[in-house]
Amino acid sequence: MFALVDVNNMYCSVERVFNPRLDGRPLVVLSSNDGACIARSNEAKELGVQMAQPWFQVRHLQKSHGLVALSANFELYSDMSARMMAIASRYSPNVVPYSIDEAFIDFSGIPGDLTATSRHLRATVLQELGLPTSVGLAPTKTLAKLANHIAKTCDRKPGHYPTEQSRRLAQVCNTAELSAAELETLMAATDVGDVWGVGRKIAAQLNAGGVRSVLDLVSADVATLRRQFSVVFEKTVLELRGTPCMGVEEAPAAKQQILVSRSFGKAVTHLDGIVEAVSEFASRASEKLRLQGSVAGAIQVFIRTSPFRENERQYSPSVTVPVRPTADSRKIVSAACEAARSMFRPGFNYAKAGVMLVDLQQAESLGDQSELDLFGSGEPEASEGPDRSALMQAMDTLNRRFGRGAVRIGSTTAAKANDAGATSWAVRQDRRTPRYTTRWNEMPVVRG
DNA sequence: TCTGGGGTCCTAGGACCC
DNA sequence: TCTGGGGTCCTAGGACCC
Repeated sequence: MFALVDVNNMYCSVERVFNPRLDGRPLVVLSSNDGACIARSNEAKELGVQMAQPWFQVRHLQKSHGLVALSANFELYSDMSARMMAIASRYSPNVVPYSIDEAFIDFSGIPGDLTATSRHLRATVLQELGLPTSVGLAPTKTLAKLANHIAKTCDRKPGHYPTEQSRRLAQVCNTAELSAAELETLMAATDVGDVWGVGRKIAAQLNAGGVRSVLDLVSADVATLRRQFSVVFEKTVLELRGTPCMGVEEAPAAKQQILVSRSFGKAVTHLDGIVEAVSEFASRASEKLRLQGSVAGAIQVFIRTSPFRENERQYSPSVTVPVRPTADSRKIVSAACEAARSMFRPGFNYAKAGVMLVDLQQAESLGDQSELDLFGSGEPEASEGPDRSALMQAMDTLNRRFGRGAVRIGSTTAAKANDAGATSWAVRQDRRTPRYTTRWNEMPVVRG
């Protein structure tokens, strides 16, 4: 038996914990550069604000409807997420975080009434963190996701499903407690597009074939669906029918690729700005790489203009540079900058860049080869300076203690922040709230 | 003026080999 | 004038998730 627990409107709910005056008001949280809405309170959804909708399209609602917008405060959200996962772990030894705001809980072997347990979990998260959650329980992950969707919908739109069920299933929905007929009623009233694994493209094709509700989908022929779509989608349908196709997946696997990319606050036209940004992204990516104990075998760099500026010339090259497996910021940064220089062409308004580390392997599986550069004796850095991994460790420790960017590779931006315009590409975040739980000097203060 | 930043997995097709 | 078939590996691209 799986439970899927997730925080309702996570980013908005977190902001409200620290500023209760936001309760009841339409609220959105914006992506970097305050570009698009990535979280919406129920009130904002009522106003018609869509997921990922550009902020400039809805900003007029500030005046007319009191819409409030905040810049994303990921440091705060991550910390609150970790606290939520810790609480969930009190209820089962096997909790697998799925995203920042949700986790699968494996309840196999856990005795007692699991619906009651889930309500208790929900109450605990609400009391200790102030965050509202929903829980879906079912024998497969896809059904647990569906149950979670139903629990949330029953809570938010009481008229959507039959009244009696709406009351009973709001906040916590356990498919094991539903009769077959009841489950069919709910599936018939749920859009096929709300299923986990059905995106816009597949939903459109299903609709065109007359498959509109979840009930339509589970009644369709699996072999045909597999042929029309893929084995991935076949699993989705089987799971909806109650056949488990997705395992528990303990220990979250190390990432297979690490990407750091960002849209620029302002268009960048000069090579200097591009190199600074790429250097910064490569540096961040290297930190993430070391955090999971991996080394990278190749570095992929891309730069691109804005596809939204249709009347401007477009250019979006990408270059992959193979390297001897390494986690050294200096090597990764210099390879990434080299790639950026080779791609750069003047005359374009660049809007975004990114650095992806691929061909990742666990460092220990390579022995000392990567750290010592056994085959790189010809390179000057192989035989000089302090031990590389010790240096990187020291850098990571200082950055953790004193805040990101305290110690940097020479070529990254802040090192030359004095140059006029050096940070023209930096993100804009005009509306970010304090990082209440992770920075001493931003801690909330209570005055008597 | 202003359009997110991460990730996963699968498939198709080309290169290459025998 | 003639031009196989099957296997593997790699990459790019497309679907999905939050």
